[in-house]
Amino acid sequence: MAKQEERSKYEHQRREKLARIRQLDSVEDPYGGRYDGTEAAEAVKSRFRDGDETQQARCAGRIVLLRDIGKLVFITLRDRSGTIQVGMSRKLMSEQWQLTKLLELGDIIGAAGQLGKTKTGEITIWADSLTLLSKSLLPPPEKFHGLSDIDLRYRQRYVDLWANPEVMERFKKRSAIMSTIRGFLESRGFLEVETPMMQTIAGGAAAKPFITHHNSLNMDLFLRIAPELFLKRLLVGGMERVFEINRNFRNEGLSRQHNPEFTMLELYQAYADYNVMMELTEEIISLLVKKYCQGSRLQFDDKTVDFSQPWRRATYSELLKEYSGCDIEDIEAVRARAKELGLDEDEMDDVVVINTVFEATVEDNLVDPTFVIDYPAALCPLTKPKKDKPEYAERFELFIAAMEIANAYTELNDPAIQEENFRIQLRGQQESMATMDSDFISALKYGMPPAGGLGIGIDRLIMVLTGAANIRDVILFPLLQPVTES
RNA sequence: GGGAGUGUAGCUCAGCACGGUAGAGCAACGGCCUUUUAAGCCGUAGGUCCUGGGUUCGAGUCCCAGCACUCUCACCA
Repeated sequence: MAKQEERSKYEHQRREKLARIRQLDSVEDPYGGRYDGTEAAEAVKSRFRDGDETQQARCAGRIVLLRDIGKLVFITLRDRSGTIQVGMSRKLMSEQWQLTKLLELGDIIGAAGQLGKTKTGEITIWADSLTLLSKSLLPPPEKFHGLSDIDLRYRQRYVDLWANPEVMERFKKRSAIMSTIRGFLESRGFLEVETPMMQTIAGGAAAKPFITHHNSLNMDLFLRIAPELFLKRLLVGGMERVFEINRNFRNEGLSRQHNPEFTMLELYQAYADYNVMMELTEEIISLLVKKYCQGSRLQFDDKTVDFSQPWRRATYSELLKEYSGCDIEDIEAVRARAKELGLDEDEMDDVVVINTVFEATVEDNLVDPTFVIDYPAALCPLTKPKKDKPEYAERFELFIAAMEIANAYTELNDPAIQEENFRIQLRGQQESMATMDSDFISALKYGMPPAGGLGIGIDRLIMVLTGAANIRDVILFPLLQPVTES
């Protein structure tokens, strides 16, 4: 297409420049090689001592700004840590001056020389050595506005990351947060494990799975929708505290809060219950807020979220009463409310109507962190029912900024009840998906210790902690439609 | 799937209400410049105005259809 031709014209110009560079005696290979002894740009700037003219520095990175003043060229170099200015003068560069004048935005270079300050006070490497490490053949985005076409940003994240520094910052923060979470759990004796992503039975949640095929075994496999049933097998095996930071795959719609593959922290602690999980959840997220955010009141989209502790704990039925006005025991009132809300409730079971009304009326109001506790047992096939009120289950969900962030249970460890719950669940499903995980039931029969289990939606948590309103802004390569050839 | 919005130069955006043959900044190309900070100055080049129809003497602009993207609703443990 025309756009492709236009682009190739710019590429053509750069290729011609590359050809000229190859002819220079001072350039061995315009795609460079190992380049040792570099320092992070920001580290160089912070060790700089004004007035000391014996300081040397050596950095490598991408040219993001270039100011050519004739016999003097100033370059802003971006590396993993930030930026530093490199100054090049014809006098100092001597035989490498020709190469200097051929540098372009986007090229990756290494530069070394004396560290100093310019008239305006900018810390600068006055280069006496220049190495071209990679010639860039495509023009970079606009240097001030960066790349803002949202589709292009996701498609070409490799450009987005260096053209928009705040994007790099957000993903660095995501890495740091993951590291903190791992450290926290390890300090409490949790073991990090890996369980199958390809499963013969897609269990542990109710979602449509992706299906794939193994050729030599000639069998279909599901990409996991949750690791839950495998992690519980590890409890049976004697791993009393386990966690997995895992990718789940769900074949459902996409939205600001849903990507088909998403990251979940799932953990199990033997001899604990959902109250222990609640304390742990509040502790770990509060630690992250303290460590990675400014203050305890965070802006998210058009909302302000107050993380001050303690967080609210309210039962499912209390919240239903508070926001829908309905008593959970009065099913006629709940059905009437559903009609008012325009929900098609005729075909639904009572508990589904209740939950639909709950989602429609309550969830949007849960902006500050709120533990919703004690769900109707019929919604929770993997959860231990409450001793005094078996129609409710020992489950909580944590909502922050009206998003479901965490989900936890006192795990059901009675194999007979578990098997019965599976049977009830299977009745409502299509034949193709309906498979009893009898091996899991066998595991329970050997005896699973009572335990608390917790799942935290990592992507959504990162969204809240970094103020990103779209899940695609916290996933490096979100799923997109392929570009159509035309 | 429904609704709303967007699509113009490599990038970031004007122009469209009221139709008259395409604009700016950055980037590029050619000059000038030894202290710039989104460097500056002079000059040059760059467009299937998403695609296809229609209305019109004439469409980037109005109408219809399609495509892509964004937001939103629905669906979604």
